[in-house]
Amino acid sequence: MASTMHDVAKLAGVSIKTVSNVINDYQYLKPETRQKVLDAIERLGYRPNLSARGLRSGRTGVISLIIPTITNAYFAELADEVMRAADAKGLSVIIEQSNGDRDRELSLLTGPRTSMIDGILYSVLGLREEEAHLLANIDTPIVLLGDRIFNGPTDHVAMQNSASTRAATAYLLSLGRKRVVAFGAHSGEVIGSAGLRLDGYREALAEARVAFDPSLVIEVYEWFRSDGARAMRALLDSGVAFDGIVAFNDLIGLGAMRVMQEAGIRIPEDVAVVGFDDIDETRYSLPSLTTINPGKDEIARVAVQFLQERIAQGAHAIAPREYLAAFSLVERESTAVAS
Amino acid sequence: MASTMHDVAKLAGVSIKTVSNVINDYQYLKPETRQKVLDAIERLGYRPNLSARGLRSGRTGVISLIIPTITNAYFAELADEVMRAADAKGLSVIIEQSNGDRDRELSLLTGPRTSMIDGILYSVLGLREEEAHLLANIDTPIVLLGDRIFNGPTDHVAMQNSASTRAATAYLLSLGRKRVVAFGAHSGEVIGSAGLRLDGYREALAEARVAFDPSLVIEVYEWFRSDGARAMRALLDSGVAFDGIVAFNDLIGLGAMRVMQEAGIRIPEDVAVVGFDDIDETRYSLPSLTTINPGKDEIARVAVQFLQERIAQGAHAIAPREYLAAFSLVERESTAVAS
DNA sequence: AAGGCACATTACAACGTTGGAGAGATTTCG
DNA sequence: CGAAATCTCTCCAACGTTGTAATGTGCCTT
Repeated sequence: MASTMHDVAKLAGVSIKTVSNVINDYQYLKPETRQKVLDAIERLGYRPNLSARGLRSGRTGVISLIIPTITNAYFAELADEVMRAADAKGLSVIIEQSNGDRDRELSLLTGPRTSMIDGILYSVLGLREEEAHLLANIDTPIVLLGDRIFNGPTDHVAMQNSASTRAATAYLLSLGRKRVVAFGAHSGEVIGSAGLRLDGYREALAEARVAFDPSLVIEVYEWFRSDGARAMRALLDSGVAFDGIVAFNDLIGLGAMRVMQEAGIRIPEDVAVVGFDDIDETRYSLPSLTTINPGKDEIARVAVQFLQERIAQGAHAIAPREYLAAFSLVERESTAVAS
Repeated sequence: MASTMHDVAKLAGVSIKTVSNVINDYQYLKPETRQKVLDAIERLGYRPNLSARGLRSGRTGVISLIIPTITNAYFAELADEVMRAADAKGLSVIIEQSNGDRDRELSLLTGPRTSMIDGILYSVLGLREEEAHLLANIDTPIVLLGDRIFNGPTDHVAMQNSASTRAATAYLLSLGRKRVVAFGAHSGEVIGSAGLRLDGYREALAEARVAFDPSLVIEVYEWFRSDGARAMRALLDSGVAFDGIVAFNDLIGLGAMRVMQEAGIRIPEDVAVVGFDDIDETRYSLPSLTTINPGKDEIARVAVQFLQERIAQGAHAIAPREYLAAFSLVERESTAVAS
C-alpha cells in the first residue's frame, strides 16, 4: 500500500539510511544525492510512518492538552492558541477533557495513551496542590497551566490572577463605585482562580481604604452562564445593595448581566460590570463587557515552548519554572463612564 | 524506564505472547494464567506502547477531527460530542483546524500525520463538491461532515438544513410575521449550509403562499457575531422593513439582535428572531434565542460509529452512506408570543 | 488405545524507522 | 607526499508489539 523508505531507497538507488538522513536533514549529504531522494519521495508520494518513528526514536510529535471542557469558551480559545503554537513547531495536539475530575486527570496523566505522547499541557482543576508531588513520579514531560498548583515539581504557566483582579477592582473604585461585588468566590479556597482573584479584590479595597464587606462576596461554584444567572437572582432577592461587579469570569458576568437587565437594572448606569477572560463574546454582548485579557496567547506560546524544551532535555532535567503572562484591562460599555 | 511486555512476561513466568494475549482478551487463557499476568502488570505499572502496537497492527486508536476552527461554539460543542463518542469506544481524538482553507484541508487529509491516525472525521468547508473525487484516492477511512459535499465517495453525516430552516421560517409565518428576513445567505451558493438553508426558507414561503422578496435575503459571508452585527447595521441603514429573522446561525443572530436593540427595536415584539445551532449561549442571551437544534450529539455519535466501521472493514469496503440527523425547534423568548 | 478435537501456551518473524559504528572517498595541511 | 581530518554513505541492530504457525496438554470418542 503506502510506500516505505525501502521503496524510496530502491528508486533513488541509495541505502535506506540515506533516505532517513535526507528526511532528518543530516548535514553531510551531497546536494545531488539529496535531490535524487527528494525526487523519489515526491514520485512515490512517500510519507514517513510516525508509529515506526515513534517506536524507534521515542518521539511521536504529539502532545496532549488536558482541559476541563472544550465547550467553555476560555478553554476553546486557549486550545486554539495552543494548537497554533504547536503547529508552528510541527506538533500535533490531542485534547482530553477531564471535567475537572481528579481521578480522570490522573489517569490521563498516566494512562496508556501517554505512550504515544511526547508531553502534556495539563490545565489543573481536580488535583489539589498538596498532591502535586504525585507529578514528580511521572516521566512524561508536563507543563502545568491554571491556578491550582504553584511551585510544583515542573514548569507552570499562569495568568496574574491577583494583580489583574486587583486592577479591575481598583478601576471600578476609581469610577466612583462604592459597593463592588466580588462575584464568583469559592469559600475557603486559598489558592485557585477564585481564591487568588478574591485576594486581588481585597488588596484593591485595602489600597483604596474601602472597608471589606463580606456580604458583597458572592459564591458561584460553577462558572457557567447559568450559575452566574442563578447567583445573581439570589443576590437580588437578598436585597444587598451594590453598584459594581467584578465577575471572576466572563460567563458568570454575562449570566449576571442578563438577570440584572431583566430586573430593570441599567448597566453601567446602576451597576458597572467587569469580567475576566476576554472571550470573544464579551465584544458582542449588550452591553459589551469590560474584561481582563489574561494573555491566553502568551500563555499558550510559553507553555508549548517550555514543554518542548522539557521534551528535548528530559522530563525532570530542567528546574521548575514559574511564568506569569502579562494581562490588560479591556474597557468596554459595561463600565463606560456616562458622557 | 517504562516496563515492557518482556518485563511482565518474566515476572509472571510466561511468554511475552501470553502477555499480549491477556491484554487483547484472547479467548483461550486459563483464568489462573490471566490473573498471574494481570498481577504482574499491576505490580510493574505496565502500559502498552501504542507506537509499537500501531506499527505492528496498523491501528493506533487515534482519529482526527478536521474542523474550521474550535473557537466557533458550534464546532467546540461538536468536538465535545465527538470526543465523548470516541472516548466511549476507546479512541483518542486529534483536532486539526483548517480555517476552511482548501489546501490546508487536503494536506491534513494526506499529510504525514495521517500515518498515525486510523481515520478522519472531516468537516468540509474549503473543498468543493466537484472535487469530491479527490477523496476517493485517499486510503485513510474518512467520514464527511457538514453541508458542502453530498453523495461523495464516502460516508456523510449531516443535519437537515433545508427541512429545519423551512420549519423555522414556517414557525415565524405561523406567528403572523409578514416580512421574514433570511439572514446569512451566500449569493450564488447552491449547496453548502447557506444555500440549503435558503432553500428551506423559500420552500416555507411557497408553502404559505407568501411572495419571495429578494430584498429580504441578506448576505453575511462570515458567520461570526461581528459579521451579523455589521450586516444588521447595513440592513437598518437600507430602510427595508421586516418583522422576523431567520438567522442562518446563532452567532450572526446574536450579533444582529444586539444591533437591533441598540437601535431601539424590541425583540420579539417588533422583530422575532430564530437562530440555528442551539449553542449554549442562546439559552442565556437577552432575550434568549429561539433556535434550531440540529442534532449535534446524534451527528457525532453516528459519525464516529460509521468511521469505526470503516476502519474495521477498510476505507473503501463499505458503500457510501448518507445520514441526516433529527432536528428540533427550540422555542425561547426571541419569538415568544406576547401574553 | 489411538485418533481427534478443543484448549493453552510459545517461538519467531515482522511492522518501518533511526542510532551507532564504521567504511570509503575526498580534502586539508604540515 | 603522507597522515589526519572531513565528508558521504552504508550496514546492522534495535525499538515493543502482534500475526502466524507450531507445540503441547488433556479429554472424549470409537
